[in-house]
Amino acid sequence: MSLRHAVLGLIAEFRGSGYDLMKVFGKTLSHVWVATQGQVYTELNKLADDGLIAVSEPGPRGRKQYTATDAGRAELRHWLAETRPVPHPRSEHLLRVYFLGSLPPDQARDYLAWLGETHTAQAEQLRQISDELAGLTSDTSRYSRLVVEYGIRNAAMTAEWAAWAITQLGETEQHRENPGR
Amino acid sequence: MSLRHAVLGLIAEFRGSGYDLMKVFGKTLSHVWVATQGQVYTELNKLADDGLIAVSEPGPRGRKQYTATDAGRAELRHWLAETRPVPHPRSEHLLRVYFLGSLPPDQARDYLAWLGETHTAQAEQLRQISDELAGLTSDTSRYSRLVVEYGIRNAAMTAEWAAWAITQLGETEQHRENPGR
DNA sequence: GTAAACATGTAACAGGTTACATGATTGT
DNA sequence: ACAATCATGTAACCTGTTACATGTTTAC
Repeated sequence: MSLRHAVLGLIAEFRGSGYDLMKVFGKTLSHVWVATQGQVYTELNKLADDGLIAVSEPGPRGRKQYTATDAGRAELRHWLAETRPVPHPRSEHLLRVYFLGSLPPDQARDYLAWLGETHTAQAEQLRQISDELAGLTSDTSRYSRLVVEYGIRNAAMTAEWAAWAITQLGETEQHRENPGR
Repeated sequence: MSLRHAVLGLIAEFRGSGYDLMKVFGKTLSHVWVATQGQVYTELNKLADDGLIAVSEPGPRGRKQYTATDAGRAELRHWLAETRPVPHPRSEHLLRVYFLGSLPPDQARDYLAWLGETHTAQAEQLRQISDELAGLTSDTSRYSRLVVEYGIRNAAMTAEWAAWAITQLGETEQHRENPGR
C-alpha cells in the first residue's frame, strides 16, 4: 500500500490537486516511486472516502484542492514511525546480469558497459539537481536532499561496480584463452 | 514481462521442475527478483504453451521436468542482447525518507539508524555467501558472483549513506537549537 | 503411523498499466 | 482560431499476492 502513503504524504506536505501531484511524481519522485495518472486520481478519491484527506468544492477547470485531515496526518506518522518496509527486490538489471552467461562474452560486456554509462550519466544529472537544492534551506528540502544524495551514491556505486565487473570478465576470459598456464 | 524471462532463464541454465525453481527463487534469487509459487507454475505452463520450454511426462510425484527449446534459448538471447530494461523505480525506503519531515527529529533518526543496521547486517550475510561462492569456478557461478558483489556494495553504500544522513540531521538540528549564532 | 518434504495447481483479490474520453482556460 | 496546458475520470487488461486444495514419497 505504498502508493497510498506516497499520495497521502504529498498532500500532507504540499496540499494541491491530482494534477499538481502528477507533476511531483513526474519530476521529484520520478527516481523514487513511479505512479500513473489513473492510479493517483483513483487513490485520491479513496483517501477522501476514508477521511484521510479533505476535498474542496471543484474550482475553475473542475480543479479539486486536497488537504490532509488530522486522521490523515496521524496515519502518515503511524506508517513512518511504527511500520517498517518489507523488502520486495525486483531488479531487472541484476536479473539480466545473472543470465549473462547465455550470451557470448563480448555481448555480455556490452551490457555491463551500457549499465555503467547510463549510471554515470544519472549520477551527473543528480549532481545538478543536488546543486540546485543546495541553495534552499526549507524544512521540506532537507529530507529531499538526503534522497538525492542517495541517488548520486547509488548511481556512482553502480557505475564503479560495472567497471569492476568488466575487469572480472576479462580475467576469466584470459584463463580460457590460455588454459593450463 | 521479466518474470517470464527469469523463469525461462532458470530453465535454460539448470533445467528442472517448478518446485526446483521455487528453491532458486527462495535462495539465490531472493535478493534479485521475488516470485510466488502460483506465479511460477502459471508461467511454466504459459512458456510451454508458447513452445519456449518443453515438458517431460509427469514422473514420480506428478513431477514435471522442463527444458529450454531452441526457440526458448533464442528468446532469452534476444531479451539479453537486443532489449534494455526501462527503469521502474519503487523504493519504499527512499519514499519514507522523503516524508521523514512529518516525524519528530529523533524518530526520523531512529528510522535512518534502523536502515543502516539492517544494511550492515545484509552486507555481512552477503559476504558469507560470496566466500562460499569463491571456491567454485563454474561458468554459471561467474555471473552470480558479480550479482552477489553488487549486493554487498549496495548494502555497504546504503549503510554509509544512512550514517552520513544522521550526521546531516544533527547539524541542522543544532542550527535550530541555537538560531542566529 | 506420522511429520517433513516433494510436487502441482487454481481462485479471489489487489495493484499497476495503457488507452481512451472529455472538457476548460491561457497564450499567441 | 489554434495549440498548449490544465484538469479529471474510467474501462480493459495484465501482473502480483494470498490462500486454499490436493496428493505422493521419504525418513524416523
